[in-house]
Amino acid sequence: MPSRRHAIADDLRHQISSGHFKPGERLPSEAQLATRYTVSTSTLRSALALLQSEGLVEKIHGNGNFVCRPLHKITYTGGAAALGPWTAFSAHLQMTARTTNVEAPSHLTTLLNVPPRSLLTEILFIAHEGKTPHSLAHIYVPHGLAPATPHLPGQIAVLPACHRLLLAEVQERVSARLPTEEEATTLRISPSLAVLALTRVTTDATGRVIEAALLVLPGDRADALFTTRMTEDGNSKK
Amino acid sequence: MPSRRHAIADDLRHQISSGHFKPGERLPSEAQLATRYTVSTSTLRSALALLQSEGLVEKIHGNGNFVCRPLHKITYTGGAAALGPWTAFSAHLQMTARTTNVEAPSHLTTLLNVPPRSLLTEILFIAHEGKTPHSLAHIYVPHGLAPATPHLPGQIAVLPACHRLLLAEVQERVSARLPTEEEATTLRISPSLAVLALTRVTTDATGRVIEAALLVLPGDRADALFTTRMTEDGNSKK
DNA sequence: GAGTGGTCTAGACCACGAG
DNA sequence: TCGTGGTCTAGACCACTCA
Repeated sequence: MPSRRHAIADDLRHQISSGHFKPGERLPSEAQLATRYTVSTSTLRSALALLQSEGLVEKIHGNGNFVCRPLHKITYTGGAAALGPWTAFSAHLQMTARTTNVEAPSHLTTLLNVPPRSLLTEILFIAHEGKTPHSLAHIYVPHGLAPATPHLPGQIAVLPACHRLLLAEVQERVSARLPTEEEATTLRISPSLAVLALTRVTTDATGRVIEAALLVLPGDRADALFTTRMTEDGNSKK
Repeated sequence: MPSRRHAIADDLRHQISSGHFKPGERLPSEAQLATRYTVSTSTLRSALALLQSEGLVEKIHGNGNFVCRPLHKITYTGGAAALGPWTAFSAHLQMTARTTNVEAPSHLTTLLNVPPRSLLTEILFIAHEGKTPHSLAHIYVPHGLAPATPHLPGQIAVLPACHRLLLAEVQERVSARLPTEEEATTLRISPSLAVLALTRVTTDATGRVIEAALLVLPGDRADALFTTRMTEDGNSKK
């Protein structure tokens, strides 16, 4: 038995892909669509939430629901491909950074493998595209390792060149969850839209953690890409 | 102004972490909790959805809401670390596979870089832990490359050894979205719980795509881990 | 101010699980 | 059968955007 919301989502999805609704166009209001499909507004909204999570529809509070322009996704680049210039995003994104010193919160002591209450430098990154924020990153480095280097566009990292030489391993863990209230307001996304939560831990040759990054990417317009290349003998690079 | 749902979620989260509700324990029914917090059941349910997406609460239809036991997450292993024995999950998961031959659907022709309507072998993987399904994978290989090798536990790949030698590149793209109706029913998850959608494309040295895998992991109890190691000269492995 | 989406309510009814 | 969560309704009220 197909649920009402998926039936409506399927119908709207088809109308979008068939060109009946064109990219950038505003959809009829939720009240009108609810009447057309003879459902309540809540049900219709849950159908739109499906399309939003697929990146097909963008919801703008007070204005309307819009068909997304394709290829509008931002991609976080992880793995080896990101290690050359340390570019995590495409360079056209504007980045703002704010640096503070904090005592290690409890959930970070195990991640960074540092004693409780030790000093960390926290850098808060916010990536903008135009006026709208597109991603959020908290980066933590042991106090004293923090550089004064300027941040390049698209770059989500704070390691100076002298430390990159000691890099031994980068671990990136990706999960999906709903945003916290704070994340939803700063990213200006709906609280019911899942985000990609990415935790990146960088370790040097001695096994010491030299950087931890917690990234939050809106699920409707962001994904993460990891590329692995092989050596000629067929073995993976270790 | 904090929303009701987040306030309730914060309170329940605190009661869980403080041990007032213990792992494995059943929470009071949604009706009882709604009365206790003097909210409607819908609002209370949206608060529980937050905790579910964080992996703190497991919802079981017709039975109750339960505090999750910690470290119960399954991890998809990507990147170089997965390439040795091609193990994507820990080996205690049981895997079932079903093989069919299909014409390439339109959304796969660009991914696999094959002409439309060309023949593909499709393998449907379902990973179980005990009786409950935990992940879903569609794997596509050009017709003729499909092996008859048995599938190892935890393994999500169908490449025979002779083809692994030709591996040149693996690209893994991760995004978060709501599940389709079919995915929700086969994974037995709530349709409002976001999933991790993972697309993995394997290319050989000649640039030909030899395998495409579409994985769906429930967002509450799965994440993906990518590990990158460096060479001694400080350069990334390419 | 008019119209939009966002939150929340107080129910009804259905689907599922366990005894 | 009973109690549970899942879906859906028909509203009310608030917050936001734009003319």
